Amino acid sequence: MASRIASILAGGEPVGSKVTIEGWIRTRRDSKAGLSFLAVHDGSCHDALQVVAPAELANYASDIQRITTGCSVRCIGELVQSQGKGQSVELRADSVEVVGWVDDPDTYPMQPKRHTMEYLREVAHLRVRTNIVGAITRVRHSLAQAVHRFFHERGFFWIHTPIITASDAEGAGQMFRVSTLDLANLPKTPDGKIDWDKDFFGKEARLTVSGQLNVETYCLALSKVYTFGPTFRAENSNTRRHLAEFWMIEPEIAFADLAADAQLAEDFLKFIFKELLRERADDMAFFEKFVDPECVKRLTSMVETKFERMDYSDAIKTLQSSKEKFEYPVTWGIDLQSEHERFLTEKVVKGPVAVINYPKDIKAFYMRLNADEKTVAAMDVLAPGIGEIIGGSQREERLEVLDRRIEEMKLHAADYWWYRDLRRYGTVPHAGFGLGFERAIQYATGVENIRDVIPFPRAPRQAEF
RNA sequence: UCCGAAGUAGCUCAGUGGUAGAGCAGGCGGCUGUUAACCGCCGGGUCGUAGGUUCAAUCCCUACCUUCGGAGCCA
Repeated sequence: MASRIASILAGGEPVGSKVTIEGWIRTRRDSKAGLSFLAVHDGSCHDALQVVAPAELANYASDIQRITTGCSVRCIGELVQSQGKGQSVELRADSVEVVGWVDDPDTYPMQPKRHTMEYLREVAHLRVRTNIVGAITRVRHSLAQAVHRFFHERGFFWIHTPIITASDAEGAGQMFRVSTLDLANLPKTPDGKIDWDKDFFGKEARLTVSGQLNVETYCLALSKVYTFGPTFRAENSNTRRHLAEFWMIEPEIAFADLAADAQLAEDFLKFIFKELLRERADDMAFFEKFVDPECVKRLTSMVETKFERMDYSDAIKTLQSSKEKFEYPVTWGIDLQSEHERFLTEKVVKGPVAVINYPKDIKAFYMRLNADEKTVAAMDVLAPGIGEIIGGSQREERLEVLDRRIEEMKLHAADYWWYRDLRRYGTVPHAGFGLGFERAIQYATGVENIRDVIPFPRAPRQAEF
């Protein structure tokens, strides 16, 4: 059985022991002193292991000296103290077997040099062999595990809300259609419309844009629940912050108000980033050095700083009385622009802040109406360096108020019959929030384009891999 | 979708109205317990696509495609 390079570099194998490693070549350097140095990575950690291959090996000239970046190898040998600088231990090889050659080294897309992220995106099947995408991938995993650990340890249940939805009541944005109908020969009703009754589900179906409405049903039985899964938006968004397919985390808690929701959001962010700093110090050091010098400081600060709370109305007053010149003017009733959010969290609070109680007209129908009848119990958690990172709310649990809001927003109560049922049968105050997983990864690593923090990005005109 | 920028060797880029260069990568050789090493030599490009202007276009013009950045939408 091969050892993981992570375990070897962490001191899990004593010097002098015989080990086998399996991985891919980063670089080969020959020395005429009669040996070659192979930097081998297996993805288990950020660093590669240096393998020293002496010229006495039987296949030295035939194989080892022909090794290029990207070849896969199996190396067996003794773990020894390194004679050179840059690594503490290295593998003195008794055998180096090339498991897979690189066909044409001249055109192998990955080279031992710095590539642009744009270029790497064009070779998404190979880009994970680079330092940076490997690091992103391990960070992504570590954060995902921390998310589940946070909720599990606090008694939350993970609910697998559906990917396909036929309710068309989720509200947020353009949705992808799901259909098995023959596009070239659509069945029609007598009045010439598409006969959706002939489609797979007997009605129009789409990919979900949020698991929230579904997860609320489970919340009102299991008390503490969350979703963590893929979400889809068919918006023609071409930005470094949007994907057509992304992962979202949406906890929902029963017998809870907005204050409890904000506290949950604070505890949650602190937990996952603390765990990340602990588990992936190697990769975070890499991001700090090559991608974003502030990233570790930013996370450390968030973990240690108490989040403030600020009423939306106070936030507006603060913005209005500031001397800052904003591109968008500030009046009560507007949705805060990115520049406003950054100002509040970076200049006013100088730390994370939960802005609460937004005007009802700029928020969704399901958010709970406050006593002033003008605002709803919504919150946005803002953080320095990014602005909004979490959005959430207390949900409207009073049926008559919910119905009024549905009507005001020109929605159809009938579309929400099962959602309304929750308010008819044993309703309780409850609250939740949503976090875009990829945006959390961007925040943690400083990677600028969201397409680089998901293995295979889906965006307008982009679904090659 | 709107605004702006860019597409020249495998990669990163420079460059000129008279069909092009560098660094890295690759091949060969030299050198070294090396650290995306270093030194020398060599191969490699219908300059995004399609039209147009011109004696002549990679360079100027138009359209399109693609990518990037910003905006909107939002997570």
